[in-house]
Amino acid sequence: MDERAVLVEFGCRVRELRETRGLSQERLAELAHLHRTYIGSVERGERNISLVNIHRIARALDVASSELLMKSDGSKN
Amino acid sequence: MDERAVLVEFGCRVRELRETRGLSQERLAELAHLHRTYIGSVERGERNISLVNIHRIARALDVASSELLMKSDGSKN
DNA sequence: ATGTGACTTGGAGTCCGTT
DNA sequence: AAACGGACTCCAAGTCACA
Repeated sequence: MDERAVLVEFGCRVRELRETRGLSQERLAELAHLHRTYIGSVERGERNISLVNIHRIARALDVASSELLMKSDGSKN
Repeated sequence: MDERAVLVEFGCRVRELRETRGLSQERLAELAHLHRTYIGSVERGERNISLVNIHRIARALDVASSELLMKSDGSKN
């Protein structure tokens, strides 16, 4: 299933941005008003996250939500 | 609820891109492997769409999924 | 060709833990 | 601090009939 790769890609991007900000999953969860264990599973690409939660995490990381869907290097898709 | 505005914004963006391509909701649904009425409700901002479906629609419209989260004018968020 | 209300069900999302 | 599991609630997914 190629679909799962999208989720893994997204999760990696979140983790990357979170770590560069020196935040724990717990702290990010608070900021995004989401659960601690949920953030973890999202970063591992186990969850098919919905749009409002994408937006919440983006807000917590202080980036545009569109930026969470870009790969690290900014290449296509 | 400010959260719903995100969904409306997203739906408008999809509709915009679909219409500039001269596609019907029905045709877009086929291309994205989704249901006709589902596409409709997404465009109206009634659905909190998840990441894999965002990706499917993006593929069908031949754009990067990150582009579906940008406003028409390309401004912040 | 699209809007809409209603419906079932699988999974999103939470909460309790242990490792 | 993070991964992971079980049990739970509730909402997104997906479909339909009809306007």
